[in-house]
Amino acid sequence: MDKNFKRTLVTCALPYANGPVHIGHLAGVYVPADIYVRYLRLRGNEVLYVCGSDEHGVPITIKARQLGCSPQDIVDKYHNIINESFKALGINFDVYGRTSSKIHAETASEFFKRLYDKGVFITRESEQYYDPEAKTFLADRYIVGTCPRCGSEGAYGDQCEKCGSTLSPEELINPKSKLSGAEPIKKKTTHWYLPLDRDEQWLREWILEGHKEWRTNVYGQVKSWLDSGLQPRAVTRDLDWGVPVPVEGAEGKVLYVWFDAPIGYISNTKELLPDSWEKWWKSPDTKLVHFIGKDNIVFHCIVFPSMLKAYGDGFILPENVPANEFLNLEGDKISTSRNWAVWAHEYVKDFPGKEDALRYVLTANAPETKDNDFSWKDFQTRNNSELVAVFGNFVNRAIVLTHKYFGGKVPAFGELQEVDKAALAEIPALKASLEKNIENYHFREALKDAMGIARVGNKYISDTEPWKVAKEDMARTATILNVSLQLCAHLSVAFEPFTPFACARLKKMLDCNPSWDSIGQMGLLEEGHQIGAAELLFTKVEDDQIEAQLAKLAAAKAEHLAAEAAAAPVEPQKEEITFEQFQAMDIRTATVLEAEKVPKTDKLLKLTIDTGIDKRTIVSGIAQYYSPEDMVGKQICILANLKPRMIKGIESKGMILMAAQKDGKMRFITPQEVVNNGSQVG
RNA sequence: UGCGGGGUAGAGCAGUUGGCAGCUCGUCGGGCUCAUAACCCGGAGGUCGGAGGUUCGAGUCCUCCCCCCGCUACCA
Repeated sequence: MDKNFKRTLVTCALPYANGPVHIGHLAGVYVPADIYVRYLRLRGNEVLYVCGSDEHGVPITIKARQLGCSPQDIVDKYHNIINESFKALGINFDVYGRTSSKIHAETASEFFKRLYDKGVFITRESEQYYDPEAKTFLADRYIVGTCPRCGSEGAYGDQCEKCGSTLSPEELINPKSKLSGAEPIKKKTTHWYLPLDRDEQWLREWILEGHKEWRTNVYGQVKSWLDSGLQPRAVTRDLDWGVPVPVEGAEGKVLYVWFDAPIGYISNTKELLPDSWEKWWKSPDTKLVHFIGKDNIVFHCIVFPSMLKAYGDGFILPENVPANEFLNLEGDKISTSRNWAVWAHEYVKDFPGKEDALRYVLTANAPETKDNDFSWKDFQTRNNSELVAVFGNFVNRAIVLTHKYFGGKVPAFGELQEVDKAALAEIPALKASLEKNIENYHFREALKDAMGIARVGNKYISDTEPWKVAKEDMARTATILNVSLQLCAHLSVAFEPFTPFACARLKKMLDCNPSWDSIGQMGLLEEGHQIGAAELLFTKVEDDQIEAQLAKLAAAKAEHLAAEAAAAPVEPQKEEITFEQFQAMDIRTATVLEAEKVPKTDKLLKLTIDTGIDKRTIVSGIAQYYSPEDMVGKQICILANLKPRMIKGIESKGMILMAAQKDGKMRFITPQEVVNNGSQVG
């Protein structure tokens, strides 16, 4: 910021090509980056805007295996969909490359080789799980089995999602490969590691001392990593999809995607500018800015800088890494696998001509400081009562009145009155604030500043009432409309970074193309200049469109639940038992008298129940499915003679009988009609 | 478990070095009628997650606790 940079290199996180991009990606990375780039260009800065598809990594190979096609088929498909949806939304990178390209393979390979030759890496041998049928090593995530803690099926090698325990693959009971179903075996393998621990000192100085202005979420995350001590990080993998490790004896190994992907920024630059790319990467007067989501912070602030530093040769480090938090959708986490998302390519089909509306809403509600929620209702309201009612309507008022009174010719302005001067005087302050906010990556606030100009305009027209003045004083009416049209011209530039499509139309309507610096000035439109017919800049979003989108989401959710239920196997029948063994179980009906959450637990409810025999306490892990209020008064079935057990310091005498659904949800068993408490079940 | 971010009006968010709690939407009332039932003015609405503490003064600084999200190094 203080430094005198001559040019800016903006990168956006490379979208992973195993699915389309959704509004979370757009709000977190691409829309803010696009605003930033458009702004810098309007100000006359030299900018390079780089992105591309990240096409390597295990998930793509898994998806290919599932669909019975090649990984290349997958990435070809999504690379195109992603690329098209960016273009449709006005996000026009200078280059949108891909990590499966030849130039990337060469660049990444050369990068690795140089670090290898410099002796940067260390090697480590370790034992890893290997799928003998699929003939591939398995990430922890791709080993499933029975959770040793809660006993539920389908726990992953790193975590059980049912009980939340963190696991290691060794602990799983009956571990199976998710790919082939085979039992994984352990196999020795050697990998190269980037010894990040060596880099702590300079990373500390560079970021913790030198970049205190970085966003708190970024700075805090980096500090946390540095304070807890960095460890060497593997940069290779045993896989057949990716950039081969360019070293003898490394057959069957590829660069780890996190080593591979950020180099994609460089190879994509090379692809566009084979001769002059170095100016963008190795010149200290280039300002490098990475736009990413919060999940990428460590890679862009620690790993990639460490790689660049190790490579040497003048590679610059990022000047800022504005990472956003996450966007939720209708209160739930966005999820590609659950199809809980608004997909960019579907949006542009469903809302043709409303690209700006999405850009606007995602900026106005951007998750800059914390996770935010996108709801269709909010989308509609912001579009209709902000974009349409404030910005669109002001422009329409000014242009319609100009046509009505002056035949569409910009009227002459006479002496400016106080009200005119006061309105115009507000613009430079808004412009300055807008500039400061964009330069500090506060796009939400910057958008408010731009909208402020339209608010000034609406108030100005309402205060001066040209439709009344026109009855007696056309000269004054001319001045009012001249000022109003100048404000429209200001808007056509100030909103350009946010709503480029509407601004292009507005400029066409006004037949002008003002510079950024002219925002706030008079005389952008000369007297007598002919403007085009009024055309609506934005149109309303109707209720039925919103309902259709909500229905689409509901359908996606239902479909996913059905698919999940169908996929989950029914537990096989247990071993045979005798009638006596069955009779040993004392199962009875009971009624819940009181229920409360057990403090400091997520899942436990403490229930006081009437068993017909006595009143007793049972602690049950059902808090995720039932609230205490739901439980009181309910009749349930219990196993009464289960050996009492202390749970969280409370003695639990018995067990509530629950049916576990395939999706993991628990439902308790209730008699069809209310019966006496203590009735035996059998 | 540890670490990072967050919790401010019905919704979404600002709040810089401690100094009268603000903005947009919604809502209520009024005005206007050029404009896409739009715009303009005014009102109501907040124990700033909770409890302590420092201070003349705390949303802001300190301590403890609760809740949401992320990371915890092989989920890109």
